[in-house]
Amino acid sequence: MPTSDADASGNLWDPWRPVREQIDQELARRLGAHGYPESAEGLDRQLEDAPSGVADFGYATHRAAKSLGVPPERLSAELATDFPLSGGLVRVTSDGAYVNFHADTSRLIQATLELVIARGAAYGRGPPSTEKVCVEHTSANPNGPFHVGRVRNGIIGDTLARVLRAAGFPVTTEYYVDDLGRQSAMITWIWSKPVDQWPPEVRDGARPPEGVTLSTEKADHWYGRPYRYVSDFLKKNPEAAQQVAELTRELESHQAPPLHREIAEAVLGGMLSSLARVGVHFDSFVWESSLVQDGSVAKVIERFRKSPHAILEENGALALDAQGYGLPKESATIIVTRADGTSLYPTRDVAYHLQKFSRFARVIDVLGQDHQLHARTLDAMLAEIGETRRPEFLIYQDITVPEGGRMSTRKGRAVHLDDLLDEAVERAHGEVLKRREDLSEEQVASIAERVGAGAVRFHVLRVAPDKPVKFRWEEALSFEGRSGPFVQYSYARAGSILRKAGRESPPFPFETRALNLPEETDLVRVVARLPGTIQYVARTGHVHAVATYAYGLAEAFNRFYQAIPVLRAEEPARASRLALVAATRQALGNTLDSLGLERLERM
RNA sequence: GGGCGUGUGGCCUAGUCUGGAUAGGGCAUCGGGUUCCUAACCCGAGGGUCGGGGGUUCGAAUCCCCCCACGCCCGCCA
Repeated sequence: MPTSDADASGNLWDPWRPVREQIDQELARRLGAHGYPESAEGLDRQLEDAPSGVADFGYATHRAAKSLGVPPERLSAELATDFPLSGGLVRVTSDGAYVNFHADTSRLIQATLELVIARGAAYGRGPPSTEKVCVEHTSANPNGPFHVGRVRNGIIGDTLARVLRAAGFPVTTEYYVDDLGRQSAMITWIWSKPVDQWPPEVRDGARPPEGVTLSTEKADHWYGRPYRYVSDFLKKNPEAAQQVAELTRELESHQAPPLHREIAEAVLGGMLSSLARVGVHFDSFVWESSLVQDGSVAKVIERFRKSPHAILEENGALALDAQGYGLPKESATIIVTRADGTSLYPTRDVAYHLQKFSRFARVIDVLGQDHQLHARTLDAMLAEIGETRRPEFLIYQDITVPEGGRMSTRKGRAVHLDDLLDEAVERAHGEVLKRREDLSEEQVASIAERVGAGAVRFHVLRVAPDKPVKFRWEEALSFEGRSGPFVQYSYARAGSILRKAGRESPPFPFETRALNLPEETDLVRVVARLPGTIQYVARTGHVHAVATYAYGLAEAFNRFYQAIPVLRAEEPARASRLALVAATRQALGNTLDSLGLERLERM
């Protein structure tokens, strides 16, 4: 049986794989013998999960039967007859047009528990790869605190990175800090004046509450306060807008006042500390200004200038006729530089991507749906300069407010991540106090922080990225049912059993025969699915499937917990159930890691 | 007007990429469960034209076409 690094054969890191492969090969062999062409490419994809209680896997014969010109029922019967049972199968039946495969449960239990216990924290991981992956996510302008809408990017990106790591890739998460351009110029412009010289409408709008100062407030909130008022003000004041434009030019010719970087770093620091509360971290930061300073943006502009599709606009702006790249007609003219020669975001992004391509084999960008066109523009621009590599885009939909429309600080309809987290933690605090009297205030606070953050992160993560999410306080703060705290609670429960048994680390001796109740075998089957889930998400980017899996695992464990006593059981059931609990706890813990939720030993 | 995405019981959601067996869950509602390992749990009940129409197919929530609704984007913002 496998040891800790037993994935060299590509088989032993996933308990379900040997069975699936056995079915696939034999099915392909038999159908091939009938002359069915599709069998050549393997039938694993067509192997589906049978309805629970019927079998483990099913194969629908209709398609092959039609191709072969025989009735599906007959084909099914023929395929099931004398299907070799060596290895992981115990029974193969023909049910109408379906061939149903029943896994050898005791073998599966044996393989799964051994594998989980032996691999520990590495259970769920796939074979290591050397292909370096960059996941760029969040990259929000440092102009104010995160609202809940923007944090979806970070949570999706961070989870994808965690899953890709688990799948075996060396992953770097990267934040592209936009310290150039008009938005960051606006912040510096306003803060470079003493507050009493601010335009009255900005000063009034941005006035902090009584007693709040930079020393009592996070820097992102403090410096971000005037942002939306400045934005409005500039629309009505051309002279001021002119000053901001001038500052934008200075930034791009590396004449940024020291204050500029100072504020950007302070604001970014505040933003990052909020993200850290929900488990989002970055390995690397690239400041946009560095791409200008090292000349790579200028080089890119030069390449566009020489392009046969370059257009010099009347005012001196450089544009690109990108009609050949399948962009919508209305968007097929891409502006490369402004009239004054300064670059635009898409142009700088080209330089950034060339740089990423030089560092990574795979480049993944997590982008909001408003960047859909930007993604296509970027592809077109890369093609235009003869670059053959492309980033992979993971595009997610917005979090909208119940009244409709997406969250927006500028439009004054946004919920700050910090406020949501504070509320979540406060509620979690109350929940902990309700059920634990034995903990110190410090412990309660620590648990509450993790539970609150877990609820928020899971809430964002549970929905498929391409679905819009309507933000509702009550739902985001749910600690019950399909929620982060439910998964964390299940982990704590499993740990509690082991702690009381005095068996918190291997060995966990067990007898497969002792694990034969439906709640036990169902649980093993779910535990065994973790590696497959990791692979699936790494391949598709469907990060919400980790949340779905986590819930399913927690649910199966709680059913087991409810129905079957562990500590009071007789041997050998007791030891065997302890092994099952240990394996479940490990799988739950590893899943929580991939989700970016904290493991809690008690709650 | 064009592009991208979404539409599944009162609310939220899985399944859609790769068509297959009675469409899985959660919240809410109603009814049960704690001398026992944490009730943030478990069990049961009711509740579904899978936005609408057409098509392909032995078979469609899933693929194709049309329509409707909602969100976002559509050259010198990012």
